[in-house]
Amino acid sequence: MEASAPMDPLTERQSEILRLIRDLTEVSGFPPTRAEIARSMGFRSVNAAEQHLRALEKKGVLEILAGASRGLRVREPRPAGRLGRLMELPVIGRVAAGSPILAEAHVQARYQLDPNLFTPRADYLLRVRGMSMRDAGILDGDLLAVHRSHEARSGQVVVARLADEVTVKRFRRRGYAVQLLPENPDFEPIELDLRQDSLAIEGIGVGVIRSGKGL
Amino acid sequence: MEASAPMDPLTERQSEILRLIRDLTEVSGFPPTRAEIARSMGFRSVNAAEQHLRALEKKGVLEILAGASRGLRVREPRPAGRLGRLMELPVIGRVAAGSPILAEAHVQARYQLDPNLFTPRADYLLRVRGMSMRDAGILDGDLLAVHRSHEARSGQVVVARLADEVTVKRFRRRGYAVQLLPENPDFEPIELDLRQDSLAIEGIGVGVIRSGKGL
DNA sequence: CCCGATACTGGATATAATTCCACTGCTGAA
DNA sequence: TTCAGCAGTGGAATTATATCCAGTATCGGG
Repeated sequence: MEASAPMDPLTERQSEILRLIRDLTEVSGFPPTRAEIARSMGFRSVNAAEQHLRALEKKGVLEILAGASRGLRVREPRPAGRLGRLMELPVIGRVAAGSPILAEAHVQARYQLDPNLFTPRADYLLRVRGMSMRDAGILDGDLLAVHRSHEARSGQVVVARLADEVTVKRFRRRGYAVQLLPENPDFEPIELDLRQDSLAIEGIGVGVIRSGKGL
Repeated sequence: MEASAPMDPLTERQSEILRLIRDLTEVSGFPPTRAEIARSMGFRSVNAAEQHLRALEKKGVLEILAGASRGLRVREPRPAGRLGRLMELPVIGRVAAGSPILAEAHVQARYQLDPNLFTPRADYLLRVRGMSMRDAGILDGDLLAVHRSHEARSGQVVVARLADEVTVKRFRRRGYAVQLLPENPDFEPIELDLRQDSLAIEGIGVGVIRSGKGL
């Protein structure tokens, strides 16, 4: 059995609720709370709203984010747009220790970019923290366009994970000896021996985007 | 003094926050909480976010609905016309003496970019030549996203035209005295007196894109 | 020198909001 | 008849969130 799309029919009341959510979101800029839904619909119990939301979620037309206030998202059948060739890249912010880089929780935004802009193809944008790559023209707050890859060649800028920390450095390797080099004399190179240290390459840098007034 | 509309300039941090609110709203479907803003920005105190929100409200670019969770509304200046989907930006290469920057002959390529990427809106991409802005993280071959404007404020990176030459420098002005400052000690500042020297501002830098190779 | 603006940390508190539980009543299908 | 889905009431526990208060530090102007 599949839980999914083909749109079980909504009851009269349910589509009324769905429409209400859309309308309230439109006018206020954010989705309503259960209490607000109940008030608008004339319910005397917030739980009436809650039950409707559950039903809408089960029918796949609504997303409920557990624990988040106003955590409702109406599943739109894709709002037109969607010009064919563009890629939509997630912007990854602070990466929590131990969690995969591309976890939804790290996504700060999504930008559409022209695929021809970077080669090889960029898979995501990582917001760089700190000045350790300053002399490579990668500054604090910049977005590093990253191509996912578990291998790197000497001289490439890599996104590496060391003991649960994600870092951007220039990669250099000779046999088992790996160096992760900052491009800023104020920082120390990281020296690793692959026979004893664990190193995971998450991707290689293929571009930089700096937006805004940091300029 | 009145607090009102005409848009006091936002500080760098403030516009960063504003952009974050816009982006997170776009991604999740509802505005962030103070705690979420703090987390994304790296604050350890939710109050840091709160203070920024107050500042943004006072400057008239944000609405805060008291008591409502996620009660944030970014006041869109509704960019005349439609900020609709993608923009296609021309990449401008070497600019021939005496001809307008946007002349067709200078266009090397066109890239589609997400309008949300830069604020204010980028009008074209200029390929930077030379290392005179190295310490600002703008390297030879980088694309500078430029917002067309004939005025600039001190501290901004500008595209200026001096005696038929187009150059990228940091702008500083005190009365009639204008300095065009390189960000590289190997280059000399350019000092101008507006009473005798001609200076045309072609635009202000709002972003940088570096693709591939140098990395 | 003190002041206001900016940019934060850290802690406390009241309230906004989610979420669970126990019930009532209806309807249509097995 | 019994059961599942639908549509609600009412109350309460627990988080999530907004919001206040008291600090620290830096910066530029009067």
